[in-house]
Amino acid sequence: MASAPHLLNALKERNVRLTRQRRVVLDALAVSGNHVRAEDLLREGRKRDPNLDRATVYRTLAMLKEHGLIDELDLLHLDGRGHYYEMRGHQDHVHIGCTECGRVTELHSPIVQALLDEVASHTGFRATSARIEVQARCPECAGGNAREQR
Amino acid sequence: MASAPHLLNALKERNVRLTRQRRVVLDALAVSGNHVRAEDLLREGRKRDPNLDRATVYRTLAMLKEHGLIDELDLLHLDGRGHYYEMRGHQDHVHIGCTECGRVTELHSPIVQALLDEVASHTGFRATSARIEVQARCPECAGGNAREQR
DNA sequence: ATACTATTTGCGACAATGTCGCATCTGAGA
DNA sequence: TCTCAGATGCGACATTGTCGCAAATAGTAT
Ligand SMILES: [Zn+2]
Ligand SMILES: [Zn+2]
Ligand SMILES: [Zn+2]
Ligand SMILES: [Zn+2]
Repeated sequence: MASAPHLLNALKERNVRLTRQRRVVLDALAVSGNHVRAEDLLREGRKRDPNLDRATVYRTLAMLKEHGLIDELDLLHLDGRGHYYEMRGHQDHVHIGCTECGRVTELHSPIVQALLDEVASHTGFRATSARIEVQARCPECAGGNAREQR
Repeated sequence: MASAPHLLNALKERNVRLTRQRRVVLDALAVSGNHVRAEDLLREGRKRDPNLDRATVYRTLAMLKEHGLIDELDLLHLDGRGHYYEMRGHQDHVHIGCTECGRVTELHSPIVQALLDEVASHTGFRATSARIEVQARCPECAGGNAREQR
């Protein structure tokens, strides 16, 4: 439990009401890895509160997103039409998805910040977050023609 | 009409069958500005072919995307849950959406290419396209309210 | 021009994902 | 403990996208 102390504290500071259900969703977020779908969170959360409702999960995700505490991705819809969520870390990173095998890799790079600076200086928009999703072929799929499974 | 000669030629070169419906969708794409939703294309396309079907539009979009001729965006879902399409130009660019007024701006920058190079050298993934969507507050919306950033 | 055939289309039924109104419930401060 | 603004559960709904299959058709060959 309390597996997401950072988020819990952030919500307290912002005077967001801490309901049992919200704690459950936060726990589910912490337990699941990155790139979780809403339905996964619902299933995971119901292990702790079997009455947890689909709408509550969506409403909680929307709230967390508004507060900038999670990011929403769709990983280029390489697999289905849903969206994915992950807790926001210290800095934005790049998501790279292979169009053939579906593998997703992350890359942290200072160039991301450089890009945001460029955005600010050229357009005057002050960025609050960035989503960078690169479509690619991974070394395995590009090299041999070995078919991987997903 | 032939309002999208570039796409038409690309399809011919690839021996993709040029049906009446596909021409209609291409025309609709050319007539509509950037950031068009599938349903917009359906409505626009039906002006030319009233029997144009929803499934055909989606199938055509999927085909164009597979050939790398269009990009799919969701503009951070600042407005609804749908996705947007635009013809691919010579190089990828950055989409910047204001979280308050919803205005979307584009930015072309050499840093995008630098980022893709970084991806290649660090991960070995060979990028075929990049989607960069920045969430921000535009100068007008930021002006009135100097509030916390993050 | 006509015939041929692999592809594509329209259609309808369906699945997945997300949203909303409203009655009820509850977290958190007093 | 009391109180009530705000959160939840529920169900009904909307949107967005998908699929199988019979019928139509683009491109090619004759
Ligand atoms: Zn990630
Ligand atoms: Zn999306
Ligand atoms: Zn791969
Ligand atoms: Zn704005």
